[in-house]
Amino acid sequence: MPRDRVRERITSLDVARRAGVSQSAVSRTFTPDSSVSEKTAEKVRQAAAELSYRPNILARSLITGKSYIIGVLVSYLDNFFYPDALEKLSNTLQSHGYHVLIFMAAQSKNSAGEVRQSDNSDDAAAIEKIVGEILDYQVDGIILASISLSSTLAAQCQAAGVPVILFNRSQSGDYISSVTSDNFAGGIKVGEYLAQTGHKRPAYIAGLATASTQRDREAGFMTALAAAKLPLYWRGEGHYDYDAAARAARIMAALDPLPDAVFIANDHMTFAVMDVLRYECGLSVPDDISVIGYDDVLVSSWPVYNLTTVRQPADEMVAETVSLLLKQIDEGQSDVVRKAIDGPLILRGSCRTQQA
Amino acid sequence: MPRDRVRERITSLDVARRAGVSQSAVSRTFTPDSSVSEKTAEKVRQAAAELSYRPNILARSLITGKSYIIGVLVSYLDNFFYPDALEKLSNTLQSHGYHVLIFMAAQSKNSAGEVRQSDNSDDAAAIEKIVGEILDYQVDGIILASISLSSTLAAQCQAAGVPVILFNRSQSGDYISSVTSDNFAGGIKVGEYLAQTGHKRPAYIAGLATASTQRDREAGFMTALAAAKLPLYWRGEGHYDYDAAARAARIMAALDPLPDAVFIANDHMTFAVMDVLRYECGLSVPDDISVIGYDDVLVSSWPVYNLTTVRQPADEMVAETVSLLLKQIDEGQSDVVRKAIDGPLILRGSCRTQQA
DNA sequence: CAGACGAATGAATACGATTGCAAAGATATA
DNA sequence: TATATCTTTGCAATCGTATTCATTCGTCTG
Repeated sequence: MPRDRVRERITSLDVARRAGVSQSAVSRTFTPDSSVSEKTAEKVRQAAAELSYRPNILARSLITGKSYIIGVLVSYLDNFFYPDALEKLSNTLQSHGYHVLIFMAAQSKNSAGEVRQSDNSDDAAAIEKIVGEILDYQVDGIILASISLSSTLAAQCQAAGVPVILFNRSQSGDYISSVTSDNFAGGIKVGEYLAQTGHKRPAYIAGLATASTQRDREAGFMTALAAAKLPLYWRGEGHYDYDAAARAARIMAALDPLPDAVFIANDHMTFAVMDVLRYECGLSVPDDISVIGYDDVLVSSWPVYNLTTVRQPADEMVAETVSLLLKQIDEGQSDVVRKAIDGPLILRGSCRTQQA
Repeated sequence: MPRDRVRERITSLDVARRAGVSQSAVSRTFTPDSSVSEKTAEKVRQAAAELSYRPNILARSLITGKSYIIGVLVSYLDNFFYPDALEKLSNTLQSHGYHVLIFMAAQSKNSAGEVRQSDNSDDAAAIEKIVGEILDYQVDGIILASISLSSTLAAQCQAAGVPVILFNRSQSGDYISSVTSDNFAGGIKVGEYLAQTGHKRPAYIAGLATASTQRDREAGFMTALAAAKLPLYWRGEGHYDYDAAARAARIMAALDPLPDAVFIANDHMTFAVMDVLRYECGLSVPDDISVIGYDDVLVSSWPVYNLTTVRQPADEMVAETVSLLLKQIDEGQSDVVRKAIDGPLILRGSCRTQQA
């Protein structure tokens, strides 16, 4: 059943004519705190309803300079932390009258399953291109999830008057606000806990080398180990990628003696590690080796993994990100703030709790 | 370091002045297939680069009627199928020059973990409100993921000249295009396979009653069982929700005798069911009971679940959705098409493959 | 009742781009 | 060289709305 009805837009002028008022009156009716009498406003609302008129946000934004669009750039959604964060970000912004224009930094992983490339020059160029596209849409603000920004690009956003906030990543050199969990403190908690529970041969599997989360978690962990006079027994690289983490786990499992504990830089990699340890190597967690992750995504609480992990408080991180962004939008560029929110170590079953 | 630089937009007029040409020339330089000499185009590009000018998409859309924004409404992201689909949708649209404005239909699940309500009047009203917001942004098209649309609302989109496509849901009564997997055929495959592998007491755990995917999968399953003269041994309701599915699984596990197989309407619920069966009831899958799911999300292939399941071919579904939508955008409203893409039954370890 | 003052209204303009139109320039043809 | 044809170019109108400004209306006060 084809319908060739041509798109005939209903404008404020149409409504004005039907209501017998001026176009300005229509505009004012839909603009809060405007000077309209209740009588004309009612007439306008009536006519608008009959024509099912709705103001054109794009036309409005042209003149007000506000689009009520927030650009969100996220690099991947396979780590369950990000869909959850995205959903919360969108909901929170939605409740403030804003909406999310989403951009993916990387093409979906190809079927060959290659390790995620990051931070090479191609990647930086891609980010630059995409941030350009975001700015084209005249967004009121930008949220970058697990992405870093070159200084020149940051300056460009600055110049365009668009506030940028890094979510779950921070950058020391540049003047960009960020919201993260307290990754250093989280790393410390893990190190202290492993020491306290009598582990002797702790291992670590790292995330993406360029990510601040990776660096901070490892630094905290190493600090705590040092304080407990525990040397790091082994270190592997997982690049925040399932397959790469699995490869690291295979190498680790061949060690003799085996580490008695491994801290992995995020839960997503931890799933890979546990899968390899249990199903490829026939090892038991935590009897043969204790495992601790980072994030506390939903799956981590499921009994199949029952993961001891550091929680990233997504709700608070999102709330903080949004409130910070809206503040910067309302007040213009303000001070750079770097918020690190503390998250607890959630004790479950993947880590031995007593001396062996 | 506060920067109070005021947002000073660079317009095509600025570029024109600097390049010593008219504003029209600037516009034409950035409009493909426009009549500009290479010489002036070069001058313009030069000046634009110096000022780091980029055309204002919103202003452009006001006159061209094209925003290059696609509204995507999705109800939840906790089922892993949707983040994956969203990522692919966004990437594909991005490669065609469009971008995704995302809307969440439901607030994030509250901490009480209530069963997802759907299709009550509140919900329909919420959808209506949100579709209104989507239309406010003058989107070029709308994709509804796992969401149904009332006829009046569909008509409203029609009237606004905005093509709508249902993704992973179809609607028989109304004239809306949809792209799904062939859920009926998938259900049949499961039923046939269970019969063929000698299962005698098949059970079914249903998804949301209002979802076409649920109805079609169940109908296919029942058709195959009937053809094999196998009566359905037990039926439960999981509402496409983890906790609800877990409750259903507990009821099922108390049955005596136990079903020897259970088909669950999606993988997300299947995880809950397997968790309950194995970790609460001490049952073994597939030794005590065979389990088959639907979707084949990434986690299903992980060894912890190693799920036999029907694959929804997300790549093809997305490709089809986008090509259909772009076609409708380019050619105006065209015929209603309902595409159902076949997906294979993926045999893994959660279903017994031989006669008991 | 006159005057004053605040609220409500409409006309006109601006936002930043695209595009039809006509004039000008460039190139080709006779 | 004159004429025809095609390409470039700038002017001006336009998209749908917000907002300034001047005007009118209504109400209140002395």
